Amino acid sequence: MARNKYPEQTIKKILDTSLRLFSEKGYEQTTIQDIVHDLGMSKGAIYHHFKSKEEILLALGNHYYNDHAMFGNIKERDDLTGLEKIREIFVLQLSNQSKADMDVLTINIWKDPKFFMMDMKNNLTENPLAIMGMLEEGMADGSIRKQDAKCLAQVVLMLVNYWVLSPITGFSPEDLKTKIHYLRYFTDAIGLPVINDHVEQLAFEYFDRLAKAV
Amino acid sequence: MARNKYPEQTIKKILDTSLRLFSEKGYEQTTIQDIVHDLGMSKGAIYHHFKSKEEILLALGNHYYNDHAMFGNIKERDDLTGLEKIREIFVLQLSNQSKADMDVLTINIWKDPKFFMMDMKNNLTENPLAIMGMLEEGMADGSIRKQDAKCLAQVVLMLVNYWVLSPITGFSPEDLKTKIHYLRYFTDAIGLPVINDHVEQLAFEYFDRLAKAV
DNA sequence: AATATACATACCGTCGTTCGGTATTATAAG
DNA sequence: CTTATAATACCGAACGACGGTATGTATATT
Repeated sequence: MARNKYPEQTIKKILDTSLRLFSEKGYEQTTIQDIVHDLGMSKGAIYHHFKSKEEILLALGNHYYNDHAMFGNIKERDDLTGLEKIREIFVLQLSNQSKADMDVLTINIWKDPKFFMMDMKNNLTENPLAIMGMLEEGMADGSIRKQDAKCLAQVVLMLVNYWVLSPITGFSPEDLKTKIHYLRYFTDAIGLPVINDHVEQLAFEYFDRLAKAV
Repeated sequence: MARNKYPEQTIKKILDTSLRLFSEKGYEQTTIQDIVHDLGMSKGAIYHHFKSKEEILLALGNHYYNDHAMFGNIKERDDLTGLEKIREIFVLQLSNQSKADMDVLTINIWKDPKFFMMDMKNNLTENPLAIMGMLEEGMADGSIRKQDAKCLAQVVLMLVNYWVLSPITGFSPEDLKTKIHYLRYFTDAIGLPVINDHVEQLAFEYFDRLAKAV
């Protein structure tokens, strides 16, 4: 056995195993040997497909990021105001059960400093672009108060991903509920009332699932 | 030469050298050998005072955090409303020239994932406690709109330290001005109007100094 | 048949950490 | 004020783990 007909399967196995181990023991605490051992393959296999350990982490990050391309279809719908489109993204993210299950399994990888910072970079640079268009639509159709769209996008993404769902402070259910409630106050105040009773309810349910897993 | 009479000087030298090297080359890229060489001492010296490389980083983090104890005197002043006390902290931070110079020299250490995450932990757990009292005062005396004080503290610290002064996106002057202006917009909107013309002006000057250094 | 690909294996260099040793200072009993 | 004892500050050689590489080999592609 020296050459596989379907190397993509090998790549996927490497990524899956790495993600699991990184999440279980942390990125730095996971050695290439650990991955190799768990994988039942050799170092050569890994270093043939990835040029470094860090590149595996980057690949995992991109994998996550590609999820976000899921917004695509919402953008085009013309039965929704800009605000409603943003709200729909919240609903989608909060009710996507399979994604939630995945999140629960890999929750600890977000605690890794390198992964955390990489993700934060995405949420400050590329991800805002994905929702800026909808924000501007909302400002044009009057559903969102006029303001700097890029700033608004960055601030919201930041608060949702690193304050509410903070890998740093953890996920106690009461804490999460307080935060979502405050986020509602906050977004209402700045003229982006995305969080209504329905979204808040979905968030509560999502948080309960999350908290149970930690 | 085997035993020094004043080991604190050695500790200080280790910390100073480490901070400089970490900031110049990054934490991971700086080896203990590098520090030892720059220090003109031995590995034994370092490992006598610190039990690991990471503990040096932690010590540097705590050093920074202790700066924040500077708030102390503002808290006690009874000639200021709660809001004015918070504003005074902004003014103090923005006009402290020696601190600004230090910040410029060590700006790159904030780009290190480990240091970044450690600092963020402080700003989500301990640092909010330091300003919560003043926020609550402000809510009592009517200078700040009533809301969850802890949430408000966390959100403001987070946005100021990691969105406006983001080690991730960098420090272009125009960007910073846009952000400060937006920060003013939403702090006004949520009922914490800390940023007036004076603070905004100070921020601009601070940013120009910062941008020149990068 | 020739070449590129997909792995395996043995090995290397670096770096954080350890550990035995030594010189100096602090402590305290005589 | 000695002098014995202990604790501290530091040295530097060596270790061990780990990320990465070089070389080899079998299979798939062309």
